[in-house]
Amino acid sequence: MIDNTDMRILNELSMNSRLTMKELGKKVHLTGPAVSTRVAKLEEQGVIEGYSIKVNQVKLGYFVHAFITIITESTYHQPYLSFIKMQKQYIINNYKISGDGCYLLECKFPSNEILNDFLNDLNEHANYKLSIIIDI
Amino acid sequence: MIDNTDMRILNELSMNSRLTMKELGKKVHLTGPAVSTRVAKLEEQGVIEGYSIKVNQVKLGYFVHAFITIITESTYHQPYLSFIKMQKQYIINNYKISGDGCYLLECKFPSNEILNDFLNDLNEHANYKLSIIIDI
DNA sequence: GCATTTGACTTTATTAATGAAAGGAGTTAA
DNA sequence: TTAACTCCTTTCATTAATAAAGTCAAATGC
Repeated sequence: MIDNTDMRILNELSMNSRLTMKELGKKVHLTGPAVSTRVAKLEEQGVIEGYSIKVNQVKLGYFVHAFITIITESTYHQPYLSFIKMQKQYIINNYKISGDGCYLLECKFPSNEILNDFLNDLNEHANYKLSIIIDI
Repeated sequence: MIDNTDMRILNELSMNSRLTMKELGKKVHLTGPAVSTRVAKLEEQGVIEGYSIKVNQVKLGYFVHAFITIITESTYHQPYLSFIKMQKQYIINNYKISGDGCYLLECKFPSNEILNDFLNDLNEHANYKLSIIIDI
């Protein structure tokens, strides 16, 4: 179903999703229309879920990038889930996990002060373990 | 420097980075050329770091998505770093962290068997704690 | 206070890409 | 052998991108 050419298309689009079909075609040795129908198929199949940009969060004023392992005291997760719904601006991802904790929360903050405020509020709904990202 | 219109542009492109400049312009109430120069500036400033796609890893045969907290025994991280360089196909991100562990490794695997093999090999270079993602 | 500069935009015109349609080559199956 | 199918290329009409020129308003300087 998905052949090598498709994999190369996915690779190229991962690196630059704004390539024209002509440029993309050149990279995988196909014409524009040929690669265009392949991309359309990958979209229909749901292999390509969407097109996005990588934003430099530091340049937007988010200097702290953190992962927070969430340990809810009770089996009732709703208060925590409601809380993070209200804190959307700081949340990148909230993964439900098995292992150490219930959730793994990826977030960004403008400063340690705001992170601190966030943690204080979070602590009313769950316990946590904090990991701050130093480098990628 | 970055005004409200720029934020809206970033938002729109985050949701769909393949919008034409004309379409994008319509969404933020500008003409194509106007929005095009704004996007070019955001690129020059490094706010937009790149254009990418969201790939459905399950449809590519990667059924297991995991975060692995890495605890290296020694201060000498090189063996671990060399190891993951060889395992690129499974690695999504390797974050250097402060907190619980030295690194937080985000990865994907076709099956638990392959994850198991990976962990066995990993164990020669570092200790770990495994968190498997159940849901986003 | 007025002229000038600057920056951000629109309009226009040229160039380039997209997308639809037709046609060809290779493969499979009756 | 022929028919049907898939995947591709070529061609062409439509649409978008891009460069250049012009407009306007706000800021700057004399």
